[in-house]
Amino acid sequence: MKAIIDCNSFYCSCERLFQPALATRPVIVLSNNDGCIISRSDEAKALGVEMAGPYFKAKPLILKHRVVTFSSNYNLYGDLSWRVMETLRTLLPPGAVEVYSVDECFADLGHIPDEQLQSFSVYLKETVEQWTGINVSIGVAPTKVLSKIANRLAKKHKALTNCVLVLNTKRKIEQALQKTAVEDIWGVGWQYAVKLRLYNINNALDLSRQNIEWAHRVMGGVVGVRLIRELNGEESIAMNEERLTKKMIATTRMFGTPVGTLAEIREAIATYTSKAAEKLRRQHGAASVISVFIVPKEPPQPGRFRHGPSVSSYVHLPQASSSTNELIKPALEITGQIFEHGMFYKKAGVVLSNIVPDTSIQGNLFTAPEPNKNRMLMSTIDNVNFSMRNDVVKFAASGTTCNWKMRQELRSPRYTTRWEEICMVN
DNA sequence: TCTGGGGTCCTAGGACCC
DNA sequence: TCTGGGGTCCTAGGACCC
Repeated sequence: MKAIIDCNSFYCSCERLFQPALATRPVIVLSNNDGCIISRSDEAKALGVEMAGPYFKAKPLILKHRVVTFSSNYNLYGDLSWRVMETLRTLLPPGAVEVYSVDECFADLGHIPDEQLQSFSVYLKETVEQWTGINVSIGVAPTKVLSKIANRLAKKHKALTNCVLVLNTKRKIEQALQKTAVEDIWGVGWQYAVKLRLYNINNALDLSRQNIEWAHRVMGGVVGVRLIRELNGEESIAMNEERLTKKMIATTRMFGTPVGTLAEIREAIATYTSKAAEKLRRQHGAASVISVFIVPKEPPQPGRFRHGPSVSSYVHLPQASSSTNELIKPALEITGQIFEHGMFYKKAGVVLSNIVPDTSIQGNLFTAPEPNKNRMLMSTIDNVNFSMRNDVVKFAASGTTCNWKMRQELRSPRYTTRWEEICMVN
């Protein structure tokens, strides 16, 4: 059996942990640039504040009900996420936990006898809550897709389930499938949902009864086939090894206000390249492809919001690298090529890909002195920036004015990762 | 005025090979 | 000049996830 363990309103829970007075107040957390709403407490949901909705649109409602609002504080969430995952790793056999996102993980419960699944899940939940202060919901079922369905229902009917739901009989599974609309199935997005509704497939039970050939034809080949199998209790999405290295690393941001000069865009790109390279070195990787994109600002369109097309280009480096200075140079060259004078831009990003392990970090004795000098310089900079303050040491190309920096007006202190911001008890 | 950031996997189609 | 049937590898773009 597979479990999915998911933190309830994760970002909001993190904020409440250090401000217990907010426990019963409606709380929301905003995306970068204070653009849209990415986490809501139950109280905020009940008021009708919409997930992923733009902040400015929800603002009247937020002010009216005095919804407590935070900018996102990823240092805090990242650290608390790590605590939750470590707790689960302690309670489960080695390799049984697969971290899926910042606020959820899958767990293999193959070692737990069927009749103990419920009590063991409750034990997991209570221990995590006691050790970390973060509330979680747990769904248990034969496959990952079914456990996601269980988890969703556990959360939806809190009073009934106390946030734990085990689907271990055919009857329970069928009932759960019937209660799950197609668009609420993990793996069915907006576009497939529309399509399925056209075929008069309205809930997960309907979908589970479609045949494999049909799924292959209509639902994106093997993706659809796997989904149908999983809904029928046949494991088709395996537990994965803990992924330690990413295949691509991106740093992209909206600008605080639109930017119209090449100098400013170059500063932003240099800064994002530094950040991306830092992430790359953290996983001991080196990248041989770097791409840069910028997104022009457009007049607002009626109808559904979407970003306009981006302008991008990329280069293959002669040799994979993780040195900021080696990556900034081509990044700025690309920037110069794609930038158009007279245009204003609202967003930019840097993506590193073709990532390979950076073996030269270890094999220092026999590598050429030049790259090695860079590695040492880089790890010195990383150490200084990590132990003191972000960006104490940075490359000149990153600039010092930073008019393009994102808005983040309501961020809480980084209680658990900065000494200067540690929680004070009076 | 103001709508996030960071990922993964899959497919189709082109280029190239024998 | 005409002409087959595979196969691999790569890339761009789509769809989805949280």
